[in-house]
Amino acid sequence: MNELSNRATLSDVAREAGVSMATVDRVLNKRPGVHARTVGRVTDAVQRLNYRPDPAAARLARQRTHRVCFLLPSGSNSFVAMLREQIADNRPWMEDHRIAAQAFDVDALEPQVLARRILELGATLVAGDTAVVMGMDHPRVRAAIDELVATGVGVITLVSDVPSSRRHAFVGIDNVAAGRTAATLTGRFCGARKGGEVGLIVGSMALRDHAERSFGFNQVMAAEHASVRILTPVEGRDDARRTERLAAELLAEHPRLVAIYSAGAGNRGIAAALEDSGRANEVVFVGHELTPDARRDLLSGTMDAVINQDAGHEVRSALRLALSRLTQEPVHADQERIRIDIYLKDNLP
Amino acid sequence: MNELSNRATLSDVAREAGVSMATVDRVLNKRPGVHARTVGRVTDAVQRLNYRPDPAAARLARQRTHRVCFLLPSGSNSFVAMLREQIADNRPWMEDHRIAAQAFDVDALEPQVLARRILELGATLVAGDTAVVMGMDHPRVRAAIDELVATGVGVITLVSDVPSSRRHAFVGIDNVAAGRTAATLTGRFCGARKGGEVGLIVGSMALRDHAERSFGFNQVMAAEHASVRILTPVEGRDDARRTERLAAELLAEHPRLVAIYSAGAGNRGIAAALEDSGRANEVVFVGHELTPDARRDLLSGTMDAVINQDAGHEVRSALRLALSRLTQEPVHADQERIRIDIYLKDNLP
DNA sequence: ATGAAAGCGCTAACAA
DNA sequence: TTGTTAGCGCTTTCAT
Repeated sequence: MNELSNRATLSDVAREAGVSMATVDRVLNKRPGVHARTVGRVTDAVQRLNYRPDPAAARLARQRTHRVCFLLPSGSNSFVAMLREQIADNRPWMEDHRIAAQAFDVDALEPQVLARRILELGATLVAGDTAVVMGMDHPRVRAAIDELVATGVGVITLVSDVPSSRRHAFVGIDNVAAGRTAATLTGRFCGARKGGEVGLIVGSMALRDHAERSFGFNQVMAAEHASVRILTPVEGRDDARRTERLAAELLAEHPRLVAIYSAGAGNRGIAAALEDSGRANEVVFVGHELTPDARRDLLSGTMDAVINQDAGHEVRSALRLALSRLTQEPVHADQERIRIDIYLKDNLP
Repeated sequence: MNELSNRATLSDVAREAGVSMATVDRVLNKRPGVHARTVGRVTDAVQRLNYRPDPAAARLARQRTHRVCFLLPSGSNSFVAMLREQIADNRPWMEDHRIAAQAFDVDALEPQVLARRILELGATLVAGDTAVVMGMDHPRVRAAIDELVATGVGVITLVSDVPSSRRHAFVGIDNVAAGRTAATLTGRFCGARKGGEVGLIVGSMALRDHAERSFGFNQVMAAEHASVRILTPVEGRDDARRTERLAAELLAEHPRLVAIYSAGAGNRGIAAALEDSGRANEVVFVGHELTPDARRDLLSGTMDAVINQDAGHEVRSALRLALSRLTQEPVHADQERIRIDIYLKDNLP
């Protein structure tokens, strides 16, 4: 125990256990080739001295740079673009921590394509590396994830979870709660104008996050704002042209439409339809993800509220989780919980 | 330049500049006693090699543990209690980064007392240490802060800024925007019930954050919800007994009261008065800070929305900023921006 | 199965 | 004013 800080070091543990530093290192990092008896001695010493490895020293001594690969949906979705930007922005931090990130495109709407890409990617990764996957919940995908995990690669699901898999962590929000939040905002913002219909536009009901949001939305609308009728959900495939057409149809067919909730992407299309109809200010419009377009539409009053998950927070969280598997640094659960942000025109960052 | 990572090191810079590592270290850390000509050579070499110090190595070599002292208002305010908890929770992280935090109590409502404590504290700190101050904006306080800064101690204001001072950073939210946000929520939640009055309870108008919130609230109410009349603000001194009495009076005197906005603390008192009056569900109640009480009142429906600043985020942010002054690690502005969180019963963490 | 020893990139004490 | 050098607490060969 050195006298400047009373923190135990590797060599303290080694002395206490009566072995060499190399052996302690082997035990701590679960490297093979140590007698069970020795393992016991070392772990005992660790307990007794309340030893915690110094991450800075470890990082300094570690030679290899670990890889963190993000598998993101291809296409022009602006939220995904924000994730890409955040990955780039965190390069200096990663360099300081001896990890390197790469982002790959996949057609995330095709489960078999995604599953194949996961496995291809996995083949290039070694134990200690991490794959961060954003894609749909499907048996093939689940199987691919489990296969990766078995090889010692870390797997983190992002934004949309694959809960039945053996992934190490999910970084994203509780989408049912997000849908409920959207419902409360929608219902209360409608205020006096109750008694009409509310339109529900999703990307695809096959996407877990969209389905969960719709579910939460329906729950709260039915329970607490029963005077407005929820129309059958329509699928906009996260495409602005398509959502614009769908929104225009909703507006045309329902003169008493009081609100639109968009659980997926393509919100610019909906905003455009709303503006064209001249009813942008009387129809409440709530959607997800604070993209540059959403920002503008919030300020113009076309959108009334945006439910957001912070892309920067998600990327940093995924990186910290990936790192913590290497360094065994404790993760601060509190800090890694992604919040369901609500943005109005007044609290934009 | 070593061949594993192509990142330049201190000794690369030393060679490039034709000086020793110690000299480069002196220049980088702005230590005195280096010829101007030499400084030039070194900074040039740093530029050419695009050198960035390795924070892990620096941290490992640094002997001294730097101090970060929090000066927090005494009393039983639960938000302040949350800050204290977060400081404690981050101890392991701090230890890993060779910094140590202490929290001190001050009577923050007495500017001269606060100013004196700042100076007393400053006397125990040395250059490189940091003081984190939460207190009122007052000339005496400003002067004390400036004096500390002059001695090389870092100063960060927390929650309530002292903008005219030389403090290195402010960690907290834009309170005018927070007040505006509260107004939009209040106004829109009132919905059909317009035409009544809204009560405004603050802790003290002498507190910068409370005054700013009121200001923002008034702005938006007047501009966008002119049909409800804002009553003259009353001061609850952040004390639940007092706010309860004030709220009860508001309710008694204004049968058409449609909402209460509380810009300060003591929200439990207001909730109690609301519940006693039997009008908890018809009067919209918006307040600040997601304390355990606020959580309960949100779930019970007595509170309709809570505007929050994340105590954990604020503490971590203050710590990272304190550290970055030592390590010159770049600060990720994005990550340090404290958000104006909106919580409804549905998106509670 | 275990140990010895050479760094990793900095800081700081001491020399010159 | 500048340089030399011994660590900081780990990881990682290479021996044994």
